[in-house]
Amino acid sequence: MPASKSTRMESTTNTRSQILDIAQDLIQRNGVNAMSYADISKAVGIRKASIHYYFPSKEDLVIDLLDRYNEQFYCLLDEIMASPESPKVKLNNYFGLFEETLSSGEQDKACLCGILTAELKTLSTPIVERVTKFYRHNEEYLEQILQSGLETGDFAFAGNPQTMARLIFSLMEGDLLIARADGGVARIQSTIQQMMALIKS
Amino acid sequence: MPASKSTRMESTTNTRSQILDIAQDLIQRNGVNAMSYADISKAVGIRKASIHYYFPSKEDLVIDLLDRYNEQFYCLLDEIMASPESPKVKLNNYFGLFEETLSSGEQDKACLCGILTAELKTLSTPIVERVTKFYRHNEEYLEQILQSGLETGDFAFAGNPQTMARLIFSLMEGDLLIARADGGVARIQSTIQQMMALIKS
DNA sequence: TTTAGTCTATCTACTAGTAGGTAATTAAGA
DNA sequence: TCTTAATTACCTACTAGTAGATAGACTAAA
Repeated sequence: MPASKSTRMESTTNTRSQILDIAQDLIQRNGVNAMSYADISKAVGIRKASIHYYFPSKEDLVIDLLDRYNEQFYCLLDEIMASPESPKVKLNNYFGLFEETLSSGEQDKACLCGILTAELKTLSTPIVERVTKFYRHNEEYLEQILQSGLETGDFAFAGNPQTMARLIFSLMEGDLLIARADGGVARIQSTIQQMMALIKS
Repeated sequence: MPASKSTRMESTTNTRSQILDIAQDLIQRNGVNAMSYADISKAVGIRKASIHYYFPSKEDLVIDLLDRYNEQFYCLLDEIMASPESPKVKLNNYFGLFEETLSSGEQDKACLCGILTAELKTLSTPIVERVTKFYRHNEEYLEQILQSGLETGDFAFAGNPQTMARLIFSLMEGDLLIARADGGVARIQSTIQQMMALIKS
């Protein structure tokens, strides 16, 4: 691999990430099984065979997409965790990630992993592993926020932070999916507010 | 429609409902877009073209399936509502419907409408209407249970019963989807328990 | 410095298989 | 004999994926 990138390499990177962008958009809207190379081809403006040049199989594409998506999401999570804000604000910022997903674009995008969850039984092991890793990561971070919130007195609730973290994650994934179909951004906002009210001390 | 059913009619009815059974099973496992007439054909043991005799198009099939599913679900909901039990027990029985879905069969089935929610942007208006009707119905019933629970003192929570009903419904749909992939029946059980703890007085 | 070879990114043209759907036909019961 | 329920045989459109060609940029040797 060369030390310095040529202009050629840059255009490659652009096409590659453009394909990933479009694929992610299509999956978040319609699901993996309703997304085809032909769709991507049309949207990117290259021929179908050229997509196979970058991603030999559809599975390769989805794996690379999930790796990119997870990395990006974990970065946002780390930013929230590293901030000097109170647990209450941190949790609100976490909720914001989900609200932003629905607010973006045509307001019809769900969480990438949320959509894949519904189609999980049609997906290969490497993909399933990455989706479940996403759950675990989210739930661990949430648990940390909840734990420190209990300590600072920001939060007060029955049960343990782990179970509560799982509940909150399930809630956000479910509400994002449903709000997209019925209620929109207003619904997810009021759900977030309600959830905060339930655990605030 | 004849008043008395012939043996032929019975076999018709059987095949028809068998097709619906298999289709429902396949959708709850894999989603609509991963379910084909060929799959149903194999499972039922009739030719692909014979399915078109009962359901001219795939859309017809899904519509009829949703009408049957919703009717059945609303019956179960009515049973719960009509029972002389306390609001707390009623809510627990409502939660039981979701737990049973995951517990049944190979423990890999999600809520039919939950799965369709993820694929909603690929579905026609008549189908979308039926799915959103399912949400509304559930949320209305939940709201009633919560309202009467507040009155009896079974429940105590901040916010209004409507927002709480939506939150609980989103939670159950989300948790059913995720538990199927990670945590199984144990996860949904602990989520239910935790939710009960959050609103119990 | 020219030239020959190599690499990248793309194309056209194709494959085998599957999708939903249709037309014509047949077996059997009322 | 009419109706019902099923069949066979087919169609068109689309699926993921492959083969081979090519234009242009890079590289190394004559």
